[in-house]
Order: sequence, then structure tokens, then C-alpha cells
Amino acid sequence: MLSKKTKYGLKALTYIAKSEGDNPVQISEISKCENIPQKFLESIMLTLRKSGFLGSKKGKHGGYYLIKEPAQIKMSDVMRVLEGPIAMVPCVSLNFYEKCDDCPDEHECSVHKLMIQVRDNTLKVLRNNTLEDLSGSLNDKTSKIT
Amino acid sequence: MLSKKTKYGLKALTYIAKSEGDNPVQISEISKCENIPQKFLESIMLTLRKSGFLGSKKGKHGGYYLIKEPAQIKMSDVMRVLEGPIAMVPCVSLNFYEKCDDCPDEHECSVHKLMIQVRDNTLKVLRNNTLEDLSGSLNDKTSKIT
DNA sequence: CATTAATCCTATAGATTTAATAGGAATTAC
DNA sequence: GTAATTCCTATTAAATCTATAGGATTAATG
Repeated sequence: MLSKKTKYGLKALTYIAKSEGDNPVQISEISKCENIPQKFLESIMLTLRKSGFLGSKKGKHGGYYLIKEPAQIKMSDVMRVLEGPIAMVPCVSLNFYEKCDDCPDEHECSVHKLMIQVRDNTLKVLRNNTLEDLSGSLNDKTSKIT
Repeated sequence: MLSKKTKYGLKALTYIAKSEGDNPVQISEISKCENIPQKFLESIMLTLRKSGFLGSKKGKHGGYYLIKEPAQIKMSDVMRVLEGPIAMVPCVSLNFYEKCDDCPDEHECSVHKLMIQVRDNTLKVLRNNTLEDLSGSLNDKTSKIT
């Protein structure tokens, strides 16, 4: 299951990407328009800023803005920051690898083999989708791939 | 993340599929060989039996056995029973659909669109893999698909 | 028929994670 | 200097996951 944190974070990024102009977007506005608890969103925005997706401006008329082009922001990267590993088991994770307690040899593990396939396919989708795709400013993704 | 419940369940099913002969396999044996807490495994096996994957025999020399051929047991079905929805958000689930609290219109939701793609790709893998593939009694899956 | 070995069943404790809130400090515009 | 905003840390509340407890039931066996 996708955590609310990640879901809210993705929605907020999308909202900022969609909002035209260079003015920073305020948490209170996103919170209202996207039905996200404001204080919770606050902590999420902080995470996204600290991990390099957003910049911020403090004080009156402050807010958050994108640092990179939407087309440069891969969903796989956002997901790793907000949700953690993309793999369903740590022993199959590229960025958060951990050995399983119960497996003497993970190459013998049936679950391992299956989860590698799941990971590869999920990763394909997440790497292929950028914030630009989510915010849908351009045409549908499907028209760009053959 | 895959829950331990699911992981243990998949390992147990694989173990039974691999064990030759028609004798029922005991929880204590699986528990020892696969490093799974016995009492926990007990409750998992119960779930798998009640949902039609396993049969059981009580009393001395009792245990669990497969009801269907390994090739007939799709990972997507096992996952749904043990883990719940395959989709990462309920609004995108085929078998456990639920509307999101925060979305007025889910067709406008950027997360929704992305998660449909993830679901479709995950489902492809899980439908394509059966217990036979996990237990690896035959050759590698890749040789069967072109 | 007594013993032993297994599943069956319900409940619940313990641990971890997630979701959300609290409360104020720091900064900026005007 | 006041209002509006982000920044930061801590903490609570709720949900979920993991595991165990304790016995009831059933079946094989000598």
C-alpha cells in the first residue's frame, strides 16, 4: 500500500507543477485544494525540500517551488524519498538492500526470484514517468512510446 | 513491503510443492526448515486452507497438502489472500476497490493514473508466475516465454 | 483405550509503523 | 512592528503487523 505521505507528496508536487507562474506555492493553498491535512503536508514538503526536489521561500508571500524541470523528476526518485524502497522485500532492493533473517541463501529463495520480477516491472514504470507526465501538461504518455 | 505473513506463506507453499510424495507435510517440519515461527505459520496455513489452496489431515501423521496442481496456482491469487490488494491504492484495485477520501474525481488524479500502470505491470508478473515456477521443478520460466 | 501427535480455533499481547497534531522559532514582506 | 509564512522537534493517536497463548478436536498406533 502506498502511504498517505507519498500520495500527498505526489499530489503536492503535481499541484506545484501545474500552477503557472514563478510564484512560490503555499502549503495552505495546496492543503485546501487537495484535501490534505496542513500540518502533515508541512512535514512532507520539508522532506521534499531537504531531498532536493523543492526550493522554498520563507515569510510572507513565501512558499515552495520546483527546483528542476518536471520532465527531469522521475517518479522512482520521488518514491524512494517518500515511500522508501521500491522493492517489496529488502533482499531485492537496489538502494536499500538488506539480507533476510530467514534465508540462508537468497538465490535459493522462491520469493526472491518472484520479487525481482515485480521490482523490475515496477521500476520500469516509475522510471518512465516523470512529474511532467503526472501533471499532464503534455499529451498522454502512451502517445510518446511505441 | 511484503508482509512476513505473505513471505512465509509463499515459502510454505513452495516447500510443500517441492516435497515429493503424497504424504501431508507438517507445520513443524516447514517451520524448522524455513525458519518460520511455528505458531505464526500455523495461522497462515489455516488461512491458506480456508481459502482453498491447501487441504489438511488432522491427527498423527497429519499435515497439509496442495489441492490443485502447482501450475494452476497463480501468484496473483495467493497474494490477494495473504497480502490483500495488489494495487498500491484502493481506488485502483480490481478486487478491493474503494474510493479515496481526498479525491473528488479520481480520473483527474495524477497518482491514480500512475498507480494503474504500476498495478497492470505487477499483475502481469503475478499472473504469469505459478507455484510451479516458484518451486522450480521445471526449467527456468524465461525459457518458456519468448 | 490410552497416548501421542497433529491440526483447529479464538483471543490477545507486543512491536512497529503510519498519520496527524502541537507549539513555538525563524524569516520575510509590507 | 505586525502578519504571514516556512522551519523544526517532539509527541500523541491510531492502525497494522508479528507473534504467542492456551486449549479443543481429531486421528493413528500399540
